[in-house]
Amino acid sequence: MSENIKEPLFNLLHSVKRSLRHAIDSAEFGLTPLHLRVLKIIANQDKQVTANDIVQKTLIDKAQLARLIKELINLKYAEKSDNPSDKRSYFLGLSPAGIKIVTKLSTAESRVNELMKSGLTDQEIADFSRLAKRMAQNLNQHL
Amino acid sequence: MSENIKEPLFNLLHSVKRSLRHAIDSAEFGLTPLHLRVLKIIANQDKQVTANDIVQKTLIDKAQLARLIKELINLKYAEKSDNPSDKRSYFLGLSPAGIKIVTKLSTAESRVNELMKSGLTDQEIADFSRLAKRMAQNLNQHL
DNA sequence: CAATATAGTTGACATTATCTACTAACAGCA
DNA sequence: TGCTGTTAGTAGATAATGTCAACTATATTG
Repeated sequence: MSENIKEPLFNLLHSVKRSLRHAIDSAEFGLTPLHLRVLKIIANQDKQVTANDIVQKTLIDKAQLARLIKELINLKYAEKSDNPSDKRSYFLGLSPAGIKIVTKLSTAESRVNELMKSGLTDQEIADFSRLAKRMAQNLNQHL
Repeated sequence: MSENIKEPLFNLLHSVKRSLRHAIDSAEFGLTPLHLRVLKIIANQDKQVTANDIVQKTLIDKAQLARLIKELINLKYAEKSDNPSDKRSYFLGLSPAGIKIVTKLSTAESRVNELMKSGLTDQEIADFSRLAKRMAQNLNQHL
C-alpha cells in the first residue's frame, strides 16, 4: 500500500509557519508572513522582477498578489518602476526600509531553518528539497 | 551557506492543496478540505478519538477544531458519544454518510498521492516522510 | 488591421488560523 | 473533604490566506 505523504507534509508546514511567526514578529512592521515572503522574493531576484514573475514562481493568485504588492508600496517597503518593454507591467524593487526588513527576516529565517534541519545531513536536506520540487512539478503538470 | 527548505515546501503544499481540491470536489458535500482532513483522521483511528487527540496530532487550533466538528455533526457526517472516563470530553465517530465520504476521499487522495510520487522510488518516499516528521519535531520542541 | 492573449486590478467571498475568555470537569493534595 | 491548579471543549472576534469572475490596458499574432 502506498504511503500517504500529505499528512506529514501538512504537519511540517504548520510547524514551519508557527515557528517563523514566533521568530520574526512580522507584526512589528505591520506585515503578515505572506508579505515577508513576497518581499524576500523581490529581494532575491538578480534581475528585475514583475508581479507576474512572482505569480509564476509561487502560484499565489494574481489578485491576491496585486493587493499584497499594493500594500507593500503603500507602506513604502517596495517600489514600482516602469518596464520599458511592456507598459502593462512594471518592475518591483525594495526601498531602503524594505531592504532592512529583508535583512532582519533572513537572520530569523536562518535560525528557524537551522533548527528545523538539526540532526539531518546536508545530503538529506538536499534530497528533501529535490523531492519536494519534483513532487510539486508532478502535480502542476496536471493542472 | 545553508539551503532554504521553506520555499520548495510552501510550493509543494500549495500544489497538493490545489490538486486535492480538483480531485475531490469537496463542495459536493458542503465540506471544505479541512473538514475532509478531520473526517479522515476520525476514520483512521483504531481506538476512540477525542477532539483533543486531533488537536495534539494536527496542531489545529482547538477553537477552530471545535467549530469544524460541530459542523460535521450538524451535517450528520460525524457523531459524538460519551467518554465514560472523562465527562469533559467525548468520542468521535462517523455516520454511514461520513464513512461513504471518507471512502470516496481515499480514492481521490490515492490518485493525487500516486501522481505526486510518480518517478520516485519507495525509498525516496519513505525518506521524505521521515525527514518531514523529523523536521516538524525539531520545530515543535521549541514552542 | 482584427482577433486573441497577457499583466495587472478590483470586488466579492470562502477558507483557514489565531487569540482571549469562559464553563465544566478532572487530579492532586493538605 | 475542600481547595487549587489543570484540562477539554465552546464561543466571540478578528486576521490571514486563498479563490473566482469581471474588467482595463497593452501586447502579440495571423
